[in-house]
Amino acid sequence: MLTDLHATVADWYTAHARDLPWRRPGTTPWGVLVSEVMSQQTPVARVAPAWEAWMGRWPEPADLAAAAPADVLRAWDRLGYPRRALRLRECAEQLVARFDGAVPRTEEELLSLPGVGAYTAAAVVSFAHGGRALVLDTNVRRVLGRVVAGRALPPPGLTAGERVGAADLLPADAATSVRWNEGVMELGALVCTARAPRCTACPLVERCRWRRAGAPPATHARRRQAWHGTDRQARGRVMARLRELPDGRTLGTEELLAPLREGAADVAQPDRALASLLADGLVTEPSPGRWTLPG
DNA sequence: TAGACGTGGCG
DNA sequence: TCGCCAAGTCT
Repeated sequence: MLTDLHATVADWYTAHARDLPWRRPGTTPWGVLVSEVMSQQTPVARVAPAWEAWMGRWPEPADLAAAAPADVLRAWDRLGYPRRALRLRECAEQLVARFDGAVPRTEEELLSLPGVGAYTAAAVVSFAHGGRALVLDTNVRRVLGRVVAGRALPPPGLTAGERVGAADLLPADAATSVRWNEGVMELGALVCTARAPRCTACPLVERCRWRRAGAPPATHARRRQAWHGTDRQARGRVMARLRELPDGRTLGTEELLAPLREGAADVAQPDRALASLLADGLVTEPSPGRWTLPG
């Protein structure tokens, strides 16, 4: 029965949930939103200390909205995808301007905020407000894909079939749905992992269709993410240099790009990286040929 | 919708 | 060692 499945996962979560800082009593909806944005494509272990420092410095949306982008980018440090930091700050500005400094409760309103997509909107409704929402992240997709569909790994793109299947499993009661969302996500993060699933520790082994079929390997090839020698790597090196720069100081173009010249995929790559960072608002050129983080 | 977008740790 | 992968979003 579905009720039995929900209870099994909820009980497992109660016994095994990690003590993540944003799960502690007293965490505000803003704190939950910050944790969700930081956790987009970044391992939770690296997010936890950054989140504590961040919330200590900018405890309310209004605090972050008033911060200088340079400070925000330095505080983001090496969480990766620094555009998220800028979007989070813009999000804080909109919370102040449009929602009286509060985090909205509906998915539609949340989706209208920068840096908030389908997953994050659902997660905030569920984990920050206790509402009923379909949380479908990579963990949930993998767990349901294995248990229900018998697939080793979910397809590259979220399919309509997955959405319908997950929606059928979502408890009707709000409080129960929150426990289900938390539980399935945590199960995917700790037990039903992508590489070496710990099936012997899984509360769902008996009813896992993938496991019962002998845990067959993935069929489709995973899309490999290019990295070495890419523009993305070059952008990361530029940002790393600028983060180290003392406040108010600038770097000349050659001084900034020299470390990238050697080993660049092509001669234009360093300049291309810098230009794209400028276009993204991640760097500024306060005077011709001088560079720094956006004030 | 496929591709761009950081960073580091683990198997 | 090195490819895979991590609570996605945006265009």
